[in-house]
Amino acid sequence: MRIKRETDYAIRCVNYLAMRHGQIAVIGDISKNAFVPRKFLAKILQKLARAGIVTSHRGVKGGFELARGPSLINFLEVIEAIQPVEMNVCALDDRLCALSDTCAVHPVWIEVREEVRRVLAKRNFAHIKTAGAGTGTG
Amino acid sequence: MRIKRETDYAIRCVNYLAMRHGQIAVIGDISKNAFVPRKFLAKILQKLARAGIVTSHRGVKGGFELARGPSLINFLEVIEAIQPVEMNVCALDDRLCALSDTCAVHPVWIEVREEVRRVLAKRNFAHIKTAGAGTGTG
DNA sequence: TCTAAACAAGACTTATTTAGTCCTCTTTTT
DNA sequence: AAAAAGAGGACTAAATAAGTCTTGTTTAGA
Ligand code: SF4
Ligand code: SF4
Repeated sequence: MRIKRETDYAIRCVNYLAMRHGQIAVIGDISKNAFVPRKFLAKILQKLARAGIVTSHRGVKGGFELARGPSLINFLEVIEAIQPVEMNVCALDDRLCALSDTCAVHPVWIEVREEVRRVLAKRNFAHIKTAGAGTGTG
Repeated sequence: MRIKRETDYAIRCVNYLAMRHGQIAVIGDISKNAFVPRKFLAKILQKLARAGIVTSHRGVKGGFELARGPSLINFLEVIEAIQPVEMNVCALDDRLCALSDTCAVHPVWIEVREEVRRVLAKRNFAHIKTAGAGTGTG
């Protein structure tokens, strides 16, 4: 049970943008400082933009910036911009398991998923102490 | 972020054995009632046995039974008998990410992982309401 | 003591997912 | 117009998950 590499990248990226809140950063800059492969990062930023977490600016002088203050962006949002928090398939969507109608375990997974989502929603990007990998200063 | 299919099988299997606590069940029986492919289930039961969750009996009249009462077996144990609860690689083991020494996000994952493990440890097999898939009566 | 019913264990195979790259197009400033 | 950005889809390779196959060991009982 693990987040994807891509999701780790997304969080490091948002964390970096949180540090430089107010400034526009270009992909190459984010890539270097957050240690994320450039081309892959471009894709990730598109997802974050569609999710309303970052704002993109096209053309010369373009780049990305956080759409809101760091304290208003939590881990759950960023994670779910990249991948669903499923825990078990049936907890995301009943219809993904044919047994869900009668399964005795199913309701437990629904509860567990909600609790885990709450755990993730509790952490925001103002909570993170700066300095170190993913912040561009280490 | 999802448990493996194998882990879902393990939980259904333990749940079935919990229903028939006190009796020895043979692989074919568990397979039919918990809807788990027979050969694959054999592997899963080996892992559960090594983890001390079930007891195996070899030879004619052999089979499997729960090693303890259903209320003494929780979700976390069963899951971790099959796969680690990582959340993020670095939360399981620092050394798996070269950045962990300086990473500002790393401590957050450590906390999150512990909280998630606590969520899973809260559920035991006496909590599950019988009847339905994974119980052999549906 | 022989046989059949059970589990043990590891090698193997296939399908799916993850982690990325590549190429072409659009937008925007100068 | 040219150059500097991002958008988006097609594609590839590596890793992991899901499951089978084969062979061996243990045990009850005829
Ligand atoms: S818990 Fe029950 S419903 Fe959910 S996936 Fe497993 S079998 Fe299907
Ligand atoms: S959070 Fe930091 S330490 Fe953990 S995996 Fe991501 S980069 Fe590595």
